Amino acid sequence: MAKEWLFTAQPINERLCFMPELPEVETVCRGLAKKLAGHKIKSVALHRGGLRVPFPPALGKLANVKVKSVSRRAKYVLVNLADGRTLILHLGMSGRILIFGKRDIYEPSKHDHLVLTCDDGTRAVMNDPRRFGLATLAKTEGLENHRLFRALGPEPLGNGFTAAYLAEKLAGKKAAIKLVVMDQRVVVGVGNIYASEALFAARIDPRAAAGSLKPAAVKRLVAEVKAVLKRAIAAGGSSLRDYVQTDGELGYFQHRFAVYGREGQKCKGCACDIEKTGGIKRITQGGRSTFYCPVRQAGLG
DNA sequence: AGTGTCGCCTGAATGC
DNA sequence: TGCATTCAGGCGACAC
Repeated sequence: MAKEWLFTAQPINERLCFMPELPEVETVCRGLAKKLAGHKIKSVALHRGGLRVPFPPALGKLANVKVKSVSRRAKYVLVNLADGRTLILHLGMSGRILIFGKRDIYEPSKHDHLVLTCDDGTRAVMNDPRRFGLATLAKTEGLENHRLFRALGPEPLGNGFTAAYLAEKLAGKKAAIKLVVMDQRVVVGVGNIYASEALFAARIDPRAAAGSLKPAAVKRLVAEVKAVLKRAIAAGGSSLRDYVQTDGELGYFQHRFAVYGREGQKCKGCACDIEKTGGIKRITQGGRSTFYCPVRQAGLG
């Protein structure tokens, strides 16, 4: 059994990197579930004092606890333990998880911060160069009221994320729709990449004031957020299998991006003349790159 | 309250 | 060659 990345950030082009958003976290959760669910944690080794927040002392003392299940809330991985606690992981921008089988030799590499060892010898290693990630422990009961979760909006793929809900959240808002759709209090899991992709698919100008969107546009946006995330989850699952086979570079999902990281190029399905239009535009919103097609996404709302 | 900006952090790329 | 600068961004803190 070869060692296996559940997810690793990788370059999209010379400037941009593929960051973990909801689909990538979902892929990590499914991979972790396969490796950990039903197994007992033998030990957790911590290689530093913490990431974005300090590691709680109890985290390093985790031992002889069975993993009941692995689930996801927003971009958080939840490792639910049989003793009523949950190990909460967040990958931040550069976080990744590497699995070592019982026959693999684990040699710590730079930025390995947390190493979880199971009783069957499997190891799950959390590696995060920029250390914007997080690992902590909390009681499973009432987790939804934990400070990390209590302000979060609905899951985008759940029944709570509807056009009626989003329309209500957008009403009266002057902020650009791109920023609002990335606001985790409005809807969770949508980061910089999928915000651009969903707005492109819904043909909405990312600069449009959120409150200016017509009902039809809000409806399209909800549908496309769901569709873009679902496609990415499906692609993550398949490339994970490919990767396990080859142990080479992950092909992953970036070649499927319609606009993200593709400044100056033609957007997917675009018939316009990029000599005239300049192709996909890159602008900065809230300090982050937004990519959009000025033709297809023209007209506010 | 809503909105905008900054800082955390490293690695890769670029500039002198 | 090498050192400094710039850029990427999830999220919390902070200012207005």
